[in-house]
Parts: sequence; C-alpha cells; structure tokens
Amino acid sequence: MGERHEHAGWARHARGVADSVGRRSGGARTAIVDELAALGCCASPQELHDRLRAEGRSVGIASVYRVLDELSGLGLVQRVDLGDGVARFEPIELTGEHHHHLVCVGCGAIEPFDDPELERAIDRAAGRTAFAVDGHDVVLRGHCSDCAA
Amino acid sequence: MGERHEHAGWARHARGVADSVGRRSGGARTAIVDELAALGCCASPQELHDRLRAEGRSVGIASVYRVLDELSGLGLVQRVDLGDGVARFEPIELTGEHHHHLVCVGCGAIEPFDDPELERAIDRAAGRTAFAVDGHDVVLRGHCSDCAA
DNA sequence: ATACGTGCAAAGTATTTGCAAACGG
DNA sequence: CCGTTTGCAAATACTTTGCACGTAT
Repeated sequence: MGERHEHAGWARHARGVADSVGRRSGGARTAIVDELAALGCCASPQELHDRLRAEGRSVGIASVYRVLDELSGLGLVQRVDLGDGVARFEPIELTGEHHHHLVCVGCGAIEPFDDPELERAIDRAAGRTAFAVDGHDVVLRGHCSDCAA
Repeated sequence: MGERHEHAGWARHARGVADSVGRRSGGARTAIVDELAALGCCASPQELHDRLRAEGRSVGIASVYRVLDELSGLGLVQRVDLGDGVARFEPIELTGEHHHHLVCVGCGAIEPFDDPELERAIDRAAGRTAFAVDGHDVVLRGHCSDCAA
C-alpha cells in the first residue's frame, strides 16, 4: 500500500488484538486502522473521515467515532487533547515509546517530539504523588520557527 | 479549607486588569471572578454555572463562556483539558506558580499537584525543541489511593 | 446619554445513539 | 443463517452568536 507502512507493525498488531477479543473485521475498521497507521501524528475524527473519503474508502463518520472508541478501549490508540476542543487520536506504539506535542499558538501547527530525559522526570514526579500513575500527556505551547519571526 | 479567600489576591488582581483595559464591571463578571477565586482546582463552565445558581447568583451560561474567554484572553485564567472532552478553567496565579493535574481513571477524581523538579525538566526539554515555548500542560493519569485498592 | 455588559433563545459544532440493512464466519 | 458491524439520520452535548434590554460611567 502506498502508505509507506510506517506503522505496518502496529496495524497488524491492532487487527490481532481486535480479533483476539472476538471482533469481526468489517470494512470500516480495516480502513480506519490503515489510516491511523499511515498517520504522521495525531488526527481528529473529522480529518480521518475526510482522508478516507479522499481515498475513496468512504466510511460513515459514526463508524470513525465508534472504531476510535473501541481501539481506545483496547489500548491501541490514544486520545490527545491539544486545547482547542477537538479530540485527536493516534496509534500507541507496541514498543511503548511515545511522543508528546508542540502546538504553535500562531499558526496552529502540531509537531510531535520526544525527550527521554523528560520521560524520566515525569516518572519520578509520578512517583512522588499519591496516585498509581500509569499514563501521562504533555503539551508544549509556543511559536514555531516560522511564526517566531 | 472552605472557599475562604484562598485567591482573594487573584480576584482583586483580575478586576484590576479588567478595569485597566477599560472593561466595565457588571454582575456576571463579578460573580464569576469570585467563584473562580473560591475554586480549589479547575471547573467546567457548566459547574461554575451550577455553583453560581446554587448560591443564588444566577448568571446566564452564555456569560460564563464569554467571561471565561475574556479572562483567558487577558491571561487571568487558563484552560485545562483533562481528556474527557469537557473544557475546564482555573485562575492563573499572580506569582507565576502553577500546578498540573492528576486524574483518576477509576472515579474521575481530579487533583492538583506541583513539582518543581518536573517544571525544570520541562523547561530544559522545551529548550531542546525548535519552538519558542511559553507554556505547557501536563496530565498524569492513574488510580487514586481509594481506587487502587 | 451612550456604549458596554448581560440574559435568553437560536444557531453552530462535535459526538453519540437507534435502527435497518449489509456482511463475515 | 445468525450475530456483528456499518451507514444514515436523529438525538444529544457543548459552545458560540444575535439581539433587545439593563446598567455603569
């Protein structure tokens, strides 16, 4: 498939997990999993729907929401909130590695970044709380190099 | 720890800033600023509206949204997204100190925490990106002590 | 007096749900 | 065949906007 299978492994994994919990594989979920796998970063349900439509793999918007919710429940995708009231989703890597997001307050650009030292600091901070923390999100806001000018 | 005047200073400051940019002081904004100041942590527009109503200081829900948007634009309140699709807001301290949030995936409890070491790590991480970062949000998810049992 | 603030209701979005038809096993 | 998945449309939830009226300055 043209999509450079950046996350082909993830797509296979996702299908495997869905199968293993007895989910049948219909066209909508197949298409959505492919689309998510081809994603560079997070996308909103509407964006996914538009992309699918553009590829001729039309899927009802309701199915996009349903499948995302389902994948989310299976721990296969993660919801990302960037502060603009639109929910976005992205695959959770099998390897456990994950990134966070930079948001440009000027142009709205979204860029992923990862930083091992930050991850360690978060783990340490989590250990100091009274919660049994098992997940986290970080959003950094500012101006991208273009908008800073 | 009732509502005392935990953030009485903030309320005064907020009014001062609003005045200084030529905003007239009507009943809605006064009530909303007081309510925000009495808040332990963040609250959604609907929660603020309900609390105000419970206190007999009824305010239209539209005014709640409008005032929050205005205060947000003045840098007096901050929007917080906890991942459940509901926007929440809280005062920004004059001192610049700020906290982040712990969310219990079991019962939905929200608890603030702050961690200076984490702040420093975030600043360092921000410096390694290509953005001119000037703000950030962190959400830690897990189980609170009650739900962990 | 006059311009700004507010409440109400209507209009917009974003997301969820009910249901009949299509489909996979 | 039979139960799951899907698409459509209606329903809901959340937020914004239009407008007439009240109110601070």
